[in-house]
Amino acid sequence: MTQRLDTILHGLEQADQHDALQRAIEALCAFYGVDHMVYHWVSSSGEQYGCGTYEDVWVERYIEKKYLRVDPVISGCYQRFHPVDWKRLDWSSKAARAFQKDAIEHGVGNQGFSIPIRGPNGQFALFSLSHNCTDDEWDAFTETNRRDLILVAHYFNKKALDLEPGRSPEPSQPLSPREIDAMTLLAVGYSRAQVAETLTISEHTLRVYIESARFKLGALNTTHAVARALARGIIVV
Amino acid sequence: MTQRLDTILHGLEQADQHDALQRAIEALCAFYGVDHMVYHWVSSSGEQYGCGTYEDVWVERYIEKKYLRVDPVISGCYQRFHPVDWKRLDWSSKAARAFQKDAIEHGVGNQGFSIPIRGPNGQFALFSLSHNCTDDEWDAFTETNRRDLILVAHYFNKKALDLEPGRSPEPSQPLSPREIDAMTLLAVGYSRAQVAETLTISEHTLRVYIESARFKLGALNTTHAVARALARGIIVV
DNA sequence: TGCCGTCTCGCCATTTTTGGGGAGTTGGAA
DNA sequence: TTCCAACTCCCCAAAAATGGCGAGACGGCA
Repeated sequence: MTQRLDTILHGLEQADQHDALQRAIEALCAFYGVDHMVYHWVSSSGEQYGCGTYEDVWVERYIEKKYLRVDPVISGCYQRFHPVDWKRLDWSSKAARAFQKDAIEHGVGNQGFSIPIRGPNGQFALFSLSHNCTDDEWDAFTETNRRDLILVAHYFNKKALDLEPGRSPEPSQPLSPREIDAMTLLAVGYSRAQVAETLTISEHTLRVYIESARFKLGALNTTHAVARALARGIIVV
Repeated sequence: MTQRLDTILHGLEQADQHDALQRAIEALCAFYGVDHMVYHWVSSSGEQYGCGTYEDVWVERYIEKKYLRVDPVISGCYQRFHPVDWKRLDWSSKAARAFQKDAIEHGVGNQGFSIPIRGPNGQFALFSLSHNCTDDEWDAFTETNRRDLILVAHYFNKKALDLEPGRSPEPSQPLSPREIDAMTLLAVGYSRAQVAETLTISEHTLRVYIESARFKLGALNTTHAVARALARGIIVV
């Protein structure tokens, strides 16, 4: 068993096209004998990527109906770190139940298990499995394979990120220590006056730092600069 | 081998105190025969947690000297999703080399391997290994154990989060769609006027959103709100 | 020695943001 | 039905941020 998984993961590591990810996910599906597996990025902005075994009709419907904002799997996973069984999510809202009904009608199983994955720049992805079976069977399956699945999910994410050129952060001029101080304090809510006082420099000097940081970060205003510094990991809050 | 690892991971799952994490990391260290292992959260603000086998002197020195801002392991891992060998990081700056020298003098090995881990609310943690050996030996070791180590790192993070009451109960009220729109556009550098125009609402209405978002996020001003929304993964840029 | 980047300071005018009020609609939940 | 959250709009005045001008000191690097 494990040997076979290793083979699939190895194949994944060698993948040089998105195509290979699709093949790998199909292989995994067959290997574990589950109805569906899906890997996809979750992002409010345009850039999207996903592969999996859901029917195209369902995928399109999901996008068209903006189910991203309804799907309890999304909202549930966004707030947690570890994998979760769909049974344990909050399906109480009317919209969620309507979504669930629609999903099952489009071939999604009654059982599910999702692994949230987080990367740099707030990147968030999901690796989900879905199947039709009883609660007990599903619990046994997820319990048995949880570790492997976590690994699989992470390998998928790594590969998907590697294959996507636009995702890697663009290098920017490094900020000077003072500039970092300024950005950091601004990010935690200090006003310019407070930052200047904290750093025991004049407010004008502070302005120079903020402006040069803004320039280096290619930012349009202070908020933008702080957002970029955060996103690029230049500052940590 | 694997059986033994399972035992350690199982012990980790049962852990109900930070103490157990410390014991687990020491056990892992002995199991793999590496000099040091460390798990710690990365955050410039107050909340800190870490456990590991570095000498206390070094840990204190690290904090005191604010090496967090210099350490290439931190900045390097922040930008990437997958584990990284310390050799592949950028040690070119003078500050980085001084840091490295200091680290080695305090018992840190010449080789290292770090696994970045990300959780909800922008949580970021590192699981690092350090050892004294040749490049070839280290490469062989990391290649062999990479998968296990990824798992170990994630189990550590899960447990550390579970044990920390102050970490998860930060369930800030979810933002409404419009509030998210506003925060997102502000984060990409739009001025209020531009955001209002983009959303085709009056600037005043926009203000209402920004203010309520600020309230929900417990932020002191717009920049702070955007920073928090980013850090918590509520918005993605 | 000259150049460059970092750190430090000041003033004025304009634009932008914020804080304080109040008010109406809609649609879903209790 | 009643209530609440979300969405929409308006005015005024104060506070904060930005743009543009200039200037000196320090330390590293070529």
